[in-house]
Amino acid sequence: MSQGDTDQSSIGRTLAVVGDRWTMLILRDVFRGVRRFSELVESLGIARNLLAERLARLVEHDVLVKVPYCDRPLRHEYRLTPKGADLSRALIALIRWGDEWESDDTDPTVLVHDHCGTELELELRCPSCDVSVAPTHVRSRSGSLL
Amino acid sequence: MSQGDTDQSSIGRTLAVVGDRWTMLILRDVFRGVRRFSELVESLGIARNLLAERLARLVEHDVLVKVPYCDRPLRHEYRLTPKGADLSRALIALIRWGDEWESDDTDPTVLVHDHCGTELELELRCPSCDVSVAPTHVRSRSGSLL
DNA sequence: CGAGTTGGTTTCGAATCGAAACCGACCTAC
DNA sequence: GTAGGTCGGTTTCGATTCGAAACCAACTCG
Repeated sequence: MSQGDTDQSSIGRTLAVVGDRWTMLILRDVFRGVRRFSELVESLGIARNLLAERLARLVEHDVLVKVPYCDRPLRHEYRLTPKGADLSRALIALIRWGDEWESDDTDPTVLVHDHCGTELELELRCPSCDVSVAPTHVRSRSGSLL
Repeated sequence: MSQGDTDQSSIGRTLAVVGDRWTMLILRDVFRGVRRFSELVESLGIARNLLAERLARLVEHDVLVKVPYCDRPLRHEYRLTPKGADLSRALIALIRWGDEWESDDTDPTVLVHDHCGTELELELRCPSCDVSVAPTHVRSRSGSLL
């Protein structure tokens, strides 16, 4: 990839960290509690070398941390940092889109509020107008997004 | 990629459509109004063969449509379908994360409400409780997500 | 006619992926 | 103490994908 934009825009920088076919899948598993190397291999069907490389990149970018879960023998697991946990919105947005538009009507990952069970909405809000904002009313401060 | 999960989970199916280093960047440009082949090449610095392949995939998956913008000579541009427009939440989530955590403090893409200019928040809401829901209170109907 | 523009396709070397084999540190059982 | 197993990788190597550049077809303009 050259550079036309890739590392000099907000989304380009995001994709430099999580923009490949595996990383978001790995993070979804970590969110769900699958945190060890061999569990991730098993759960995702990813090649071990790729998983090792992706985890190293995520640690390097401070999305995950490697913490010991056992001393004898010394073993580690991968946990989300606050930066990593903050990817939940993106992850949820991707999951919801897949359920809405690419579902084969079998196993949607319905996301619900944990104490009432209602299906959640991901909503763009204007804190000062206190209203939900449609995508067509979003602008970028330096030019229009939509 | 084998299949351990890739095409049988919501997010796996999403990533099968938009999960590579270029597709979200292409879509961001289309959202911004960059819709023609040569404009996209110029704006992104993407190789022409890759752009052609990605656009074909997005059309095939009904994320974009090819519409004529000129009859003589016949020329086309790519527009978002409703399905494509619905990726705005994911796109916005990725942009915001990049601004928050990967910014080099130069050119954040601040997203604002078009008629008051306030910076927008992407919020997970429970429509029945009418409250904002933290990522830690999200569950999947078939097991916990976080 | 010849030159320019648009929207691609073809070609080919370089980088990345994926499957499998290998490895080192550390158990546990015998 | 040594054989076998587990965990978390690393190495190897053929297959796939990427990226840069050249090429091309359809069309317009002068």
